[in-house]
Amino acid sequence: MPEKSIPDIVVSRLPRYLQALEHLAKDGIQTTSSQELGEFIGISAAQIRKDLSQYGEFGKQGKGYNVHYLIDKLREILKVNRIWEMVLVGAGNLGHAIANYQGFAEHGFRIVLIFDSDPQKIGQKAGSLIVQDANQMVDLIRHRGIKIGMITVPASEAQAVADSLVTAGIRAILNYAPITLSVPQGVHVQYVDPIIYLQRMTYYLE
Amino acid sequence: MPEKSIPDIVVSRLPRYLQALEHLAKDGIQTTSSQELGEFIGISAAQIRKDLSQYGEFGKQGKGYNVHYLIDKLREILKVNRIWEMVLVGAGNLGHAIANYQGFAEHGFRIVLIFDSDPQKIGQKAGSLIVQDANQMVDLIRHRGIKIGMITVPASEAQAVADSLVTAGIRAILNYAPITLSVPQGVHVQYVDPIIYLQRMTYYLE
DNA sequence: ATATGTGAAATCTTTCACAGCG
DNA sequence: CGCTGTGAAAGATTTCACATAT
Repeated sequence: MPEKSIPDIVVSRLPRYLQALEHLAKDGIQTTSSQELGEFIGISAAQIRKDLSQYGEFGKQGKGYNVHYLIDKLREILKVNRIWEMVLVGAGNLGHAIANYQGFAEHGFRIVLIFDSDPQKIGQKAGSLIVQDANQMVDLIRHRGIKIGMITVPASEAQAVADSLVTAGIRAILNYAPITLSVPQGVHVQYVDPIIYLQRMTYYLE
Repeated sequence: MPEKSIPDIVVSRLPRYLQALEHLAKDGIQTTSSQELGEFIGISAAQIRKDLSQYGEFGKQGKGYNVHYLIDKLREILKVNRIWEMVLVGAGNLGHAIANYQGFAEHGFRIVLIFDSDPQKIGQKAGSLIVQDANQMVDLIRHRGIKIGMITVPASEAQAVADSLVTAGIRAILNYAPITLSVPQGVHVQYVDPIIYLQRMTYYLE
C-alpha cells in the first residue's frame, strides 16, 4: 500500500465509491467495472481507475472489480474498518435528529457523548444518551480518547466549542454551524451547511 | 455582468465569500481586502480576486472592497436577493429538524410544503406546516411553481422521490439521503451526507 | 473479447507578479 | 503607498489511448 501524498481530491472521491459499491453489494452484484461504477455515480471510468490505482491493483483485466473485495480495500484505506467513537456538542433540534440517526452506527460511527451548555437540556435524553454539561467536555473527551467531534451549536458559539474540542484532543470536526472554523494544522474540518449548497444551485436557476 | 461559462469550482466558492462577508458585516466592518477575507476563510487572496473579477470590478485599488456593496453583488450573482420557495419530502427526525431550522428563512429560503407517505405522519405538524400526503406531491408543487426540493426520506425511496420532484418541475435538489441520484440534464443536485464527510476525515486520522 | 493500469497529452485551476489606479 | 485586476507561468487534475493481462 504505497502512500506518498495522494491528492485530497482523490481521497474525497473514495467515500462515494464505497457508498456506490455498498449499494451494488446490497443488490447482490458480485462484480463491476469502472464503466458501470462511473455511470452509477457520474464519474468517468478513467478517473475511477486512476484513483484506485493510487492504492494498488484491485481489478482483473478483462473482468473488472470484485465488489466485496473492493469494499474491503476501500474500508481499509479510509480507516472505516473499525469503530470510531464520536462526541456531539449541541442538543438542539439538529443535535437530537443526529443523535437519533441510525446511519452513523451502521457505518461504524458511534456517538458516545453529547454536550450542551443549556441547564434546561443537561440531564435530558438525546437518542439513547444523557446530555452532559459542556463544562465537563474537555475532561470527558480526553479521558475517553475520542478523536471525532460534531458541532451543532449556533454559529456564535461554534468557534469556542471547536477550540475546546481541539484542547480535548479532537482531530476531526464535522461542523454544522454556518461559520468557517479556525483550527490548528493537523485538525480536519468538514462543513455541512445546507444554505451554502442551496446557494450553489440557485446560481444556475431561472 | 458578463457571464460566459464561469467554472463551477468558482461558483462553488461564492457562497463561502458571502457567508464570510455577512459575518464581517454583523461585526460592523465596512471595508475589507482580499487578504483579510482570505485569511478568514482559508483561501488565497489572489484566488478571491480572480474569482470576483469574473463578474466585475467590485473593489477599489489601494482601498479594498466595501463589505455591503460586495454582499449585494454576490447576492445578485447567486440569485439569492429574492425569496425562494422550497418543498421538503420526508417528515422523519431530520425532516422535522429542518422544518424547524430558522436559518433557511433568514437566507430567503422558505419551506412552503412538506410531504410524507406515512399515514401516521400525514396531517401532523412539522415546523409551522402540516405534513401533506405524498400522493399529492406532483400536483401541489407544480401548481405553486416551486423549483427547489429537499429530500430527507430513506435511501431506498430517494430516487423515486427525486423522479417525482423532477416531474413536478423541480430544478434543484438538496439530497440528504445517502445515495447518488440520477436526474436529467439541467436538474442540479447537491448532497448532504455526513457519513461521507466523516470518511473523508478518518482517512487522515491516526 | 474485454476491461484494467498507466504514461503522455490535454485541460483546468491556482499562483505569481506587476501595471495601474485611488 | 496599498491593494485591485489580470495576463502569463506554474501546478494540478482529468482524459486519452493503448500495452497488457485474463
